[in-house]
Amino acid sequence: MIDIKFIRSNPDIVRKAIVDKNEKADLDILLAADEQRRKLQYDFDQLKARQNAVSQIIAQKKRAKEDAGTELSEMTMVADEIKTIQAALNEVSADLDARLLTIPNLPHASVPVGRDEALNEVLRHEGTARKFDFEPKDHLDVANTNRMLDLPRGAKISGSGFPIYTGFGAKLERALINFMLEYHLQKHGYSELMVPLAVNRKTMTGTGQLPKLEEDMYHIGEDDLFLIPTAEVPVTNLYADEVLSYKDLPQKFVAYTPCFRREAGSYGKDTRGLQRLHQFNKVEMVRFVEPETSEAALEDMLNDAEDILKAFGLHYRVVSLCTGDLSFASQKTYDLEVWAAGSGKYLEVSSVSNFGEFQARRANIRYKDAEGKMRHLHTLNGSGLATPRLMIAILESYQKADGSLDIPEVLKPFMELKV
RNA sequence: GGAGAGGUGACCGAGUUGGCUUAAGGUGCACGCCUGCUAAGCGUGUGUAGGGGAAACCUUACCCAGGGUUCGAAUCCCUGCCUCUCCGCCA
Repeated sequence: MIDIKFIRSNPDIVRKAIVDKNEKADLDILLAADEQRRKLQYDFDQLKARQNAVSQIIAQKKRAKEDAGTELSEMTMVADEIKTIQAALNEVSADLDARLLTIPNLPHASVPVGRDEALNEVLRHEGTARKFDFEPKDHLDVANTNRMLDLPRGAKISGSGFPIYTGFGAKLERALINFMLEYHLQKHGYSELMVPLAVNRKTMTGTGQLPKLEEDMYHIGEDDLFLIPTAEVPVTNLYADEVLSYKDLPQKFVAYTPCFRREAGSYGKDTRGLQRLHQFNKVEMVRFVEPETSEAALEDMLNDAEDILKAFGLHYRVVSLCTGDLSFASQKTYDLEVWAAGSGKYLEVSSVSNFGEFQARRANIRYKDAEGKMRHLHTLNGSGLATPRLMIAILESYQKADGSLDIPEVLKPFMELKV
């Protein structure tokens, strides 16, 4: 969340951010609540101070076996007043806190201002697109020819959007995950985590999914748990309510998890094959860094994600999201879009974001800097990568004229593990 | 799921007949002094968050969390969460 003190002294900057990000939040009501909270807090403090002082006197008199009737009757009234003010204070504070959670992060100055994805900025293209001397099929045809997917039975068991990978397909999916994990571990210096796939409300609020995106998540009502939409959630919350030392930073984690998304409101859009799913696999990178280094860390993590696409020899482009396409919690985001050679379009396979101190404030993750000062650290995360669209790009780019499939060289060792 | 025990400051650990504790004592840490030697001793300081103040500083809250009783709660009551032990069930 944004520091209330910052909002108080820079309301116009925050207002602009809300508009640029297409969010809705009434800053005037929030500021009024803040004003009221401080006033009530002041009154409360005064009365409490009085109560504490007189309580000392009462205690002394009681010990000396003196009469404290005057003090007691005064305190009865003060206690009453305190109770009333405290109730009001609690209410205003709760309202203020709830409102603060609806204020989006401020976009970084380098982020292009724009209403929607049409105004995203394509920064560069990398690699070369596969050229065919035959009519290429799209990924679903390639998958079916090679018996790699069974989407109808996935739909029977769970519903559409819950894929079944079969035989060679399952093995290829597993190889992708393993390759990416090992790559980040061995070449990029990340540490691996395996984390819970169902998390509580507080955790979901910490990274910013709640309260805004409750409708987009699978909820287990019995236990009030949510299935994670990304490993970002459990991994970033690893240090919630903790204080680290500057000596502990930076920290880099990588985690593979399935991801669950209800995709409410996007039915009928890009539904063929693996394009949009309710359950998919992803290898996620998360970093905890000192504030001064987060901008460089974002570029570095972008490279980490790109290295995977390069290792697979795939063509892709790098996009800087405009304010309107930026997520609620993000300060700056790069998307990597891989070229789907068969269907002829770019598909998002990675989103690499710097959240600044936004998530650290929500999740209460702090550190002591070299001067011993308590500060919020910065968090970043990036997909490295999500598998479904990566699989699409590989199937379409590596298909052969006879309908069979080749695969990237780097994956072959992972397909040939011996027991 | 059943029974019991417990959750105190960076750490250990007192405090549970409610009020000279708005948390003793110790360890650690920081600074200073002394001692001339990988040590010991002495002194001072040592949390987070909010409010006020130019500052020194003052003040409020926080003893797992949230309610309640009371003039007053770390201490009493209720609910929840977590940890440990035993039993049951189970991959």
